[in-house]
Amino acid sequence: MPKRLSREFYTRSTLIVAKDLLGKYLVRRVGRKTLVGKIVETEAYIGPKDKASHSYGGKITDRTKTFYLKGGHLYVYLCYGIYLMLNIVTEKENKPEAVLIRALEPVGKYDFSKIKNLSNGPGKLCRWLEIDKSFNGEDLTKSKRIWLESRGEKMKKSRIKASRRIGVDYAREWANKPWRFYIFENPSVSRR
DNA sequence: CTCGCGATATTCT
DNA sequence: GAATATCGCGAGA
Repeated sequence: MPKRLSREFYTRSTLIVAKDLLGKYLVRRVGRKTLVGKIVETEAYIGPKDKASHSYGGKITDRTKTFYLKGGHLYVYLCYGIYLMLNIVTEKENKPEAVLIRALEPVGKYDFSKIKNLSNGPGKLCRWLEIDKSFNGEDLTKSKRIWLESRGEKMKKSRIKASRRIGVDYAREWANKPWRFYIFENPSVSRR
């Protein structure tokens, strides 16, 4: 039985949430169709101390203010002028921590060859889900167009791998923190 | 297979 | 004016 994730799920420690999100389902309603994807790759951003995070140093700007909402909201922003990134805010209000959703495994009738390329990267999954900037600040516990749910599957700990984060080399030693989590040998995990 | 690069626009300095 | 939490293409090996 699918069950929408509650506020309590999101307001826990960011590293716990990042790992716990693996194997959960993201549901996106757009018009008459419903897109569903299983989360297979995440990254934790733990500001203000985390140099790789937009909330580094406790900085608040127009772009990053939704980062400071309580857990369960979305932080969506544009990167490289082309791609949107989808983040799930964690922890309590004014604690700017979040989990970047890096890859989903599409659920439904897709060719295997398509599945591999639809949402195996943070920019691509936003395009697939038709996410736009209006999703910034969306509340996942209330929204009618996007939410997360558990389908009662247990994720084996042995399937979860951790690694350094991707694309944040400018953060130097912070880029080496093992804060990227993914499901081992899942074909939808982003390459590298 | 790996590497390098350009696209593109919003944000921040 | 510079930087950017990415992606796909084309060249070379």
